[in-house]
This record gives sequence, C-alpha cells and structure tokens, in this order.
Amino acid sequence: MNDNPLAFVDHEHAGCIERGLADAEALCAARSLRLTDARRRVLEILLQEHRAIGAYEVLNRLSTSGENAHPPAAYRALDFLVAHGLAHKIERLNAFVACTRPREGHAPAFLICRDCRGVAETDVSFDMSPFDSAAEDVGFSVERTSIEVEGLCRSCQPATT
Amino acid sequence: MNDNPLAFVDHEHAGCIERGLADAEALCAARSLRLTDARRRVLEILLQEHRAIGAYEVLNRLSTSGENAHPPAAYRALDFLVAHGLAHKIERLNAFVACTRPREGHAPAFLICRDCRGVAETDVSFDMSPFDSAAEDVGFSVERTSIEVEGLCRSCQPATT
DNA sequence: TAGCCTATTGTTATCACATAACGGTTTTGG
DNA sequence: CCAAAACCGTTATGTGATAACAATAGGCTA
Repeated sequence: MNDNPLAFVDHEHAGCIERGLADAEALCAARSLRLTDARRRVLEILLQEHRAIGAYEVLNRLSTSGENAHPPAAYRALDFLVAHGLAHKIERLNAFVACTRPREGHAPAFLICRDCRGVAETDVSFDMSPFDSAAEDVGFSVERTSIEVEGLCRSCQPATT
Repeated sequence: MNDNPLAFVDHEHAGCIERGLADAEALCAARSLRLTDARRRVLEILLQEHRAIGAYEVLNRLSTSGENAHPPAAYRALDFLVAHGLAHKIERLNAFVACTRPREGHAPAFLICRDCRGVAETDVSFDMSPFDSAAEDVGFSVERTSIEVEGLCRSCQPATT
C-alpha cells in the first residue's frame, strides 16, 4: 500500500472539508433538515479523506474524539447522510465516503482503488437508455443505479521504471 | 413480498438448472478445473432460483441435504464459482447468484428487485469509453466494473388496478 | 409557557456476513 | 509409489448491521 492514499489528483484538501461542511449546512437549511452534532461530526470524519471508511472506523474516530460511541450512533448518522446525498455507500467495500458534490438526484459512479480504498466520484453520466429499455421489457421499474469501478489508482500501481 | 419471486419473465426453469450444470461441466473440463461435489452442489443451489442467495442460506441448504456444513465450505465453493465466472456476487445484497451465461470475460450488469431479491443479468453492454477516459485522466487502471440497478420487478410492484 | 408530538439519541443485545489459522485428506503428475 | 498441490474439516474470531425499547431534545400550538 502506498504512502499517498488520498485523492487521485493533488489538491488543497482543507478546502474540501470546509466546502463539504458549508454545503451540508446550506442543504440542510434549505430542506429544513437538522444537521445535528453527531451527523456533523460523522460528515467531518468522512470529509477528512477521499477514501471509503467503514462504519466501525467512523465509530472509533467518534470515540477518540470524546464520548464512547455505539454502532447505532454511527449507522444512524451515516444513514442520514446517505439518504440526503451528503455521503455515498460503496457497496463493494461496505464503507462510506463523503459526497464531493452534494446536489439533487445525481447518480454517481465511482473509481475505487482496491489497494488504498481511495474513491473518486466521476462526473461522467453516460447514456443509460439501453438499460432502461432492457428494464422496461421485463416490467422492471428502476429506482437506483450504482456503478462501481474497481482498479488501482496511480499511486498504488507498481512502478513502471 | 410477492408469491412469484423467480425470474422477471416466465420460462421453463428446469432447463436453466440443467444447462447451468452442463455449462459448468464443460467450462471446467475445458480449463482443467475441478468441479468438485461441494462446488457442484453449491452451484446447483444457486441455480434453483434467479435470486440472490446469501452464503449462510447456501450453508443451510447444504446442511439439510445431508452433512453439517460450516462457513468456509460455502465461501470456498462460492469463491471458486465467482472466480471462474459461474456465479456473481451481488455487492448490494452481500449475496450470490448463478451466472446465466458463463463465458469468458463478460462484464455483467444486474437488475435487482429490492423486494424479492430476484436478479436478472442483462445483455446490454453500453459504451464505457467515457469512464475509461475519465479513469485515464487520473492514471487509474480499471480492473472490474460492476453495475447494479435496484428497483422493483413487475411481480413486486403495487397493483395498478 | 405548558403540553404534546415527533425526531433524535442512548443502551443493550443480537443477528448477519466473512475469514484466519491449522491440520488432515484427496488428487495429480512425475 | 511418492511428493507437491489442491481441496476440505474444524474451531475460533473478526467485521458489518440492526432490533427493540427507553430517554431526551426540538418544535408547534393552544
């Protein structure tokens, strides 16, 4: 595993955290949702890294930063964040990642490094009509689609030299 | 949950089981793989239904059909089947389904009913080039892509009448 | 501002999914 | 036949997720 497990491209990461929290505040205000302490702290933990983090790792970080936490505390906060698009669950890893662009109804696709668990949310939204028609053919009503691409990020690839 | 949790289209299901087993035999013979009793029985269990089945449910069915089984027995067989394309793991459900068309290197996409856990493997393979280029841009090397579409199959949708 | 309803959190216990580790047995090929 | 490799049995444990119920906090209306 590489020493640089953060995002796949260099950037000033502090901005991501600030922006993520600000976006969350704004989104919750706009929708009359309550961004409680627990939820805010869990979001902050996820925002620390562009990496998938398991619920129990979240739990540990909650504990070290003060009170002793229990599984439902973490899961409830995570469920809230996922339900409102502030975070995503990476099914392949049974882990969670903060959303890099919280907005209404986007259907994200993820690049997932199998080594460092780094996760990049892609902009790409391609033509799903083949699916929709395949689904329609059998009377299947689509609700959610998840696209997860597993591989190795640049930092985790064996050196080419 | 509906009474008809099988595939999303009617068909003579016995053929699926026979064909699945025959395909597996052929594929293993061709690649000098050993389709042992355990593996064969697990595949047979998966083939019973076009539905995602958890490892422990597989385990139970193994047990009822004779000897008492333990987790590694099921997982080892499942790992083998998945590794060689005879079955797929549905990440969203942490469960497994027999492959309906075992052939080399197909990248399947699944329609998954969230009610009856029915799973249909789609033929559709659409243009992934936007992804590939997005991945290339950040030096990410793609290894596997999983596309899981969650929704309701016709039988599990609320009646329209 | 008291009272009520609802959303949220605390707490305990338990369920569900998955693998580590090690020893024994079968299969295969030389 | 023997050695190596693949496979399987067994025990224990690690990891992810939720059920159920009690306690509390926030927001609304009379």
